[in-house]
Amino acid sequence: MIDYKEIEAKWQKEWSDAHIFEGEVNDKEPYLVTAAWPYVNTPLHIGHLRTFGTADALARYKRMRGFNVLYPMGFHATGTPVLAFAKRIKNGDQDIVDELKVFHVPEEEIKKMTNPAYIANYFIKESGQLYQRAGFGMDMRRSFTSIDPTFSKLVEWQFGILNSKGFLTKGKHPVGWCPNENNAVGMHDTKHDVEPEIEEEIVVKFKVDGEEAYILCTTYRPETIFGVTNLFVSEKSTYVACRIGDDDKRYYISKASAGILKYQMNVEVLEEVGADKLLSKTCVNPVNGSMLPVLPGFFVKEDVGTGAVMSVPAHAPFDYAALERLRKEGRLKQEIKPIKVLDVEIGRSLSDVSVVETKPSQMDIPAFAYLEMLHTSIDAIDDMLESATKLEYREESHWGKMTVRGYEGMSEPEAREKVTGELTGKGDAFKMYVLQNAPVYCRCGYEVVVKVVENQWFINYGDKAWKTATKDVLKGMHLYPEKTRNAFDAAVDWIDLRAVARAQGLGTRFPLDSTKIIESLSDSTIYMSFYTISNLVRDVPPEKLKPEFFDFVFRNIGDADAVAKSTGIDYSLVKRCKESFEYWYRYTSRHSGPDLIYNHLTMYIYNHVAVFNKDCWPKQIAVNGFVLSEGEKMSKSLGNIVPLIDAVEKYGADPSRLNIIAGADLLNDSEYSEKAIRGIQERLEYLQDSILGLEKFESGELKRIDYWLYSKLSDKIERTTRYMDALELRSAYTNILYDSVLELRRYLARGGHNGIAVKDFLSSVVLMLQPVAPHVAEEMWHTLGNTTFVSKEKWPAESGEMRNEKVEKEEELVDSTVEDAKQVMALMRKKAGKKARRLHVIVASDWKRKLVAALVSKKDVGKALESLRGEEGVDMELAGKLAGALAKRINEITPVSTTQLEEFDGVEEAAAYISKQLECDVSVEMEQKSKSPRAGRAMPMKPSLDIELE
RNA sequence: GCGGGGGUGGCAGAGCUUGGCCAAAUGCGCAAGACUGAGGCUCUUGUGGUCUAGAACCUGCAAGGGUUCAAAUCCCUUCCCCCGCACCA
Repeated sequence: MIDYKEIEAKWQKEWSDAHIFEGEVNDKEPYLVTAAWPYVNTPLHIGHLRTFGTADALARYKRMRGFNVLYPMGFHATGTPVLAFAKRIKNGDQDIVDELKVFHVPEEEIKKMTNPAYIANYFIKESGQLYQRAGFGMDMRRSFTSIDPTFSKLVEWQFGILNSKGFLTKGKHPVGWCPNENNAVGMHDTKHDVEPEIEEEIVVKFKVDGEEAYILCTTYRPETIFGVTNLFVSEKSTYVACRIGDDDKRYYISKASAGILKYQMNVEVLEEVGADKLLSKTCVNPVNGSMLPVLPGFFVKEDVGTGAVMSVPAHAPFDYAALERLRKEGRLKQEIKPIKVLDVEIGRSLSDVSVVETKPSQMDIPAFAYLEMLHTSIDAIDDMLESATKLEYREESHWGKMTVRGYEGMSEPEAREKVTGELTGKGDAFKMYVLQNAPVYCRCGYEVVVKVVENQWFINYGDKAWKTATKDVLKGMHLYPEKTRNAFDAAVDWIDLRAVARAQGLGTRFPLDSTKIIESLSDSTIYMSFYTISNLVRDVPPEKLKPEFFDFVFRNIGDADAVAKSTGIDYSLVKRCKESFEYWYRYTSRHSGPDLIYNHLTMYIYNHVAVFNKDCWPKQIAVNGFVLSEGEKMSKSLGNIVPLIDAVEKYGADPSRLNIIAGADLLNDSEYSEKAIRGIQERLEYLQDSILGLEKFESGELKRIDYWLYSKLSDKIERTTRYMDALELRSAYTNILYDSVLELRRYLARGGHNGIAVKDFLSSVVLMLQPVAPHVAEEMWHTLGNTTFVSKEKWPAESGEMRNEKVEKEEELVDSTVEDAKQVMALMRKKAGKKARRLHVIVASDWKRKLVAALVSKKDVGKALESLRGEEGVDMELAGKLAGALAKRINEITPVSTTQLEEFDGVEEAAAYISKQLECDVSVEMEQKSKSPRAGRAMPMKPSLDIELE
């Protein structure tokens, strides 16, 4: 048994004195590894282990390869989550208390967490300890947080540059808004943590006939305006006449919608109007002047959109149903005929036979056809109408072609864009925003609305030159895994305006408007550069960290003397900062999760391009997948988050690391599972037992199987190195852990017992184990008799000298012989009911190898046979037979490199092993000397087997 | 809808970039045996189908089609699943 706790404590203590990573400027090649810093309201869970551990493994590996590695870590504290957190504690929110208890936060600590700074400090302290417990070789001397005043100076400097380059712009922006608290609300501020999803709708103005007024209708499908037959309002609701925006026209909308719309534009209510007043009106279609009666629509809701909709009975099941119901009730005074505006193959996306066989009776009214298709009617419940609507909208949008003059053949999205442009251009329509997932409630209880914020500041990632430059940088970057490149390309392309300042939250003040705080993803795009000097400027008063200091240190502008004078910072310190930055920032590897590709990581590249000189632009990004807990996605709501400390306490740091870091390919989700960890522990114990059992072995001369072990080792080193370089940790560690155990077992089963060979093998395995399982590796290294730190050793070298393909081939031959014999024996036992007494293994004569080689090179049976004529020992008749059999696979066969003697020796040497495997006697024979009638069947690498029954 | 990723055995998950040696690594599960007082652990063997004195053959990698001597691997079409769509970390 391995006592993980004990060896972890032991080596963590030793390491703290040893300084695994030098962390200072020296003459080695630098390698800076940074991982996305954790947010300070979340205790670390095993999801963090994935990213931090992957970065740690890389850092440790690169160290062994001779680099001077720096792996620092800090903490993110800006933004609103920690504020919301404090507030919830203050309000005695039980949910959050329960969450914290999962992470073993003591009750008395929870009580104190009413102050954001306290919360931050608590988790920073806790996390720092956890980093050590997990065995991360982080340099915490450089740690800082995003709310440190010195760090704010860097952010201010960064935004000064963005501004000077014209990347900061101002405009309007819709946000989720709480009317009660007068705040923007994000996911953290809503009940049940739902993100308010904002969607654009088109509002069309319909002129009332004979009156200087308009009824406003909301729609998602403005292109169907050509099919409008009437308008619908809710007859039970109250409407208002009002002025909207800056014109002085009179508009009718529902009273409820007026209350919502006022957050998006000026709304001045003039008077209340009953629905009955509107129902008596007739409107004019702005696109074709047709007359549209206003009718009561049973499905119209006063608080959705403007509380009025345009009716397109041909293409909207609800509209069609509403009209038909009115007709049935005798309330339809005039004839209304649906107007079809687009063609689609109805039911195209359905596969259900009963549906497909349904023949709609009226193809010129798709809305009705869709109802028939779903075996329902105009009297169906809303849910049925809704699913018909969804189906119709989807198919029409996907495959529909416009039939309206001027738009013929256009797809619906195309037409939508065109019509929207025309309507808004003429002032017949405008955009409004709605919450797609309404209702959303603020934690205070009020319903969230959409507010259009004026004077919002943005970072303009849409800037053409900036985008082009960023794309260029991306092209030259290493991405792990490479297949994320598509996502990065798409992200860099897609990212456009990003709101950058908000009214609330912790962080750095926005330089162009000091009432605002810089949004918290935007203040963390170049923070990794600060690690290079954070330890040096820790005690420098923030006000001294003027832009010229950063300009000099990070951009090589100006000179040290002048900077020292103008800032009051010590000249030598200024020089050291510059030296440190320029040294460390040459090669950087950035680690993060896949959810950050579309924001943080993309912004990271953009901002480096904007701020730094070319040689400091990003070089490498590694993206790792999430961690599942026993097959489930971890989430607060499921209550299945596994705190990092739990994993480490229960299974040990190294088994957890191996499971989570090396348990899946980089970008795949890895699974935290007890069974998998147990399996890992078993392998580790096997290796340890092997080390402890070394003394039982002899030394002596190397045998064939020892050469095999060395050859396997050589292959292992070569492959693992390749895998590590590509950050394929899973492959690397199946190779090191699982395969090593299998090879050792085979070695022993084959009778291997050379202590030196096994020790050499294990030593290399332990070295390669170090990056992911540092404690266990350290312990094993010392058990092997070493006195150095394995974490400071060199990665094993592979010269290729230990490679022995011949022996490996021979071992393969042994394996396949055993396998084939087993198969045959099983059949014989089944058929004859007898067991084998003796197995004759007959290896093929050398002339057969020549035959194969000749067939491969000549690709012709006749010529190949001819080349054999006259050779010694050749049985031409047999040769002809064999050649004929091989001929049909002539393009597949490959020449065999082993000679008969080698095969013979190889099998002969393994005879005892084969005998044990098969539980019968074994004799090995040369084909030409064998008396067996089956001898002729022997082929190179495929000996003939002759089984004597008992 | 747009964008990104994916669909392989009872399950998880390799292989697909560089088409052939892939019935398909490794692990789990399951079955049999060994060990044990018993269980667990551990070890051995088996685990698509069919047949066989032979060491093989057949079928297979979401569905369909194509390119090729040869496709899980390349191309096209369709279906399905997951993730992201912003001011929020």
